[in-house]
Amino acid sequence: MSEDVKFWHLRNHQLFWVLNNSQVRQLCIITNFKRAKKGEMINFGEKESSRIYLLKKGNLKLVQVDEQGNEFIVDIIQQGELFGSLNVEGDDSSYEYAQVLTDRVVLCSFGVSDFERLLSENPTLAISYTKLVGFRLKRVKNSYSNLFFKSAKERLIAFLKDWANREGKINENQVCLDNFLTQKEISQIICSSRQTTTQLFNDWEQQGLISYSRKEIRINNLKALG
Amino acid sequence: MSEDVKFWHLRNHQLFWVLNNSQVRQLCIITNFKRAKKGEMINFGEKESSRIYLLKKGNLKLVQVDEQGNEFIVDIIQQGELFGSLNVEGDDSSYEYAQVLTDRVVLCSFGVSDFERLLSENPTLAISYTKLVGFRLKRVKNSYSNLFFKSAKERLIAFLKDWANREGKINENQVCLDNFLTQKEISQIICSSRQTTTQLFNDWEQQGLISYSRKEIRINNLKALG
DNA sequence: TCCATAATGTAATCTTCCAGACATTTGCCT
DNA sequence: AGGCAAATGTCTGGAAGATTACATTATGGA
Repeated sequence: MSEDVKFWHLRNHQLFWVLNNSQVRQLCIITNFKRAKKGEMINFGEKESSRIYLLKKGNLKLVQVDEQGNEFIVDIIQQGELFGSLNVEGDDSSYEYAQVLTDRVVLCSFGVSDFERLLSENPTLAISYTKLVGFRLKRVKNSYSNLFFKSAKERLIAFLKDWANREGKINENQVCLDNFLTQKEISQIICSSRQTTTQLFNDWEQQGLISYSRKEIRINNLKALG
Repeated sequence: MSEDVKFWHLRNHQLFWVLNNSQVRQLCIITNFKRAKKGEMINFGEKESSRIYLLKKGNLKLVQVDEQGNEFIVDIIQQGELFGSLNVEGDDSSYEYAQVLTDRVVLCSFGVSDFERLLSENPTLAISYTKLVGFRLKRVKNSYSNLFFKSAKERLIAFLKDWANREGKINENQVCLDNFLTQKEISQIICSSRQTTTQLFNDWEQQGLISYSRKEIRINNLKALG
C-alpha cells in the first residue's frame, strides 16, 4: 500500500488529529497495513509481538476464551476503532482473539513499543489515547451491567438498539441493519442460548415487528418490541 | 495534613514512580486529602467537579446505578488503587458512586484537569496511566466473563478465591478474611439473590468447610468448596 | 440496657431459559 | 446441479435460582 494511502487513513482518524503532517508521515513508516477476509482470525497476546490495531473498514468481533474453552464475545469493533493490546501489560490466563465478521476488513497496526514511543513524544496524543481507553472501559462496564439485570429478551432488545444506533440505516420509519452476524453469534453476545434468540426473532417476525434474514435485519418499530 | 505526609503517600504509589521528587512536590499542591467513615458515599460524575481518587487506606465499593435503579457493584477498590473518573470524558446515562466499606478510609484526589496537565507534562506518566486503565479494563472483562459461564456457587467460590488472593491472611492452613461485606453485598457482587448466597454459606458451614461471621470469614479448605 | 433496624436463616412457589434432540432450510463449494 | 455443512426452526423436560414471605438473630446507638 502506498505511503499516500496510509497517510490518508491515519490522517482521518480522530485520534491522530492532534498530530501535524510530518508526525503522521513518521507514523506511516512504522505502520503495517493488512487486508483480511471473513472468518479470518487475528491473534494477539504474545507479549513480544503485541500490536495495536486500527480498523479502517469492516467489522470484527473480539472473543475471549477462558480456561474451560468457553467463547465469549467481548466486543464488536467497527470502522475507525482501535483494538488489540490496549492494555499493554502482558499477563495472564485469559486468551483473546479477533475474528473478521464482514466480507473483508482493512486494518493497520503498530507495534506496542513504537506506539509507546510516539505517545511519549506527543503528550497531547497520550491524553487522547488515555481518554479513549477510559471510554472503552466505560463501554464494557455499561454493556455488562446491562446484561445482569435484564432478561434474555430485554438483552436482545438492548443489543439491537445499540447496533441500530451504531450502524443502522433509516428507511422510511424502519431501521435497517446490515447483518453480518449469525443468530448463534448474537446469542454469544447477549449471553443466552441460540434457541432462545431464534425464538425471540420468530415471535417478533410473526407479530410483524421485525424481519430477519442472513443479509439484513429490518426493524419496523424498535419501541414495540418490548 | 502536612506536605510531608502527602509527599510520602504519593511517592509510594507505583504510578508516580516515574516522577522525580520535585514533580511529586508539585503534585502535592494540587492534592486534596480526605478521611471518610463506613457507609459514607462519594459521588463523582458531575462533569465540572470530577476528580480522580487514590485510595490510601481501607476498602470501598464502586456501585453503578442504571435507569431502573438497580444497584450493581462494579468493583471493590482496595488500598493503593486509583478510582473515579478514570475515563475523563463526561458522558452519559449511567450513574456511579463509591461507598466506604471499612471502618474508615483515607484518600487523596486531584481534579481531572490538574491531572491532565500533569499527564501532558509527563508523557511517561501518561503511558503508565494508560496501562493502568488498560489493566483495569482487563480485570473488569475477566470478572464478567467469569460470571456468565459459572453457576451462582462457582461464582461465589471464584469471588472468595479472588478475595483471598488479594487480602487473605493465612493462619495455619486456613485463609482468614477481614469481612467488611454483608451477604447482601456479596450477592450484589456475584449477581445472585441474597438467599442463594446465604444458603451456600450455610451449606459450607455445616460441612465444616467455612466459618462465616460479620467480622471475618475463615476458610478451611478453598479447594474443597467446589 | 433496651430498642429499632439491619443482617441472616429457612422454606415453598414459580419463572426463565438452558440443554438436548431432532427437522428443515440456506448457501457455498466443486 | 448437486451435495454438504452451517444456520435456522421447533419442541421437550428439567434445573437453577429468583421471588415471596416470614422467623430469628445480631448490633449499634439513645
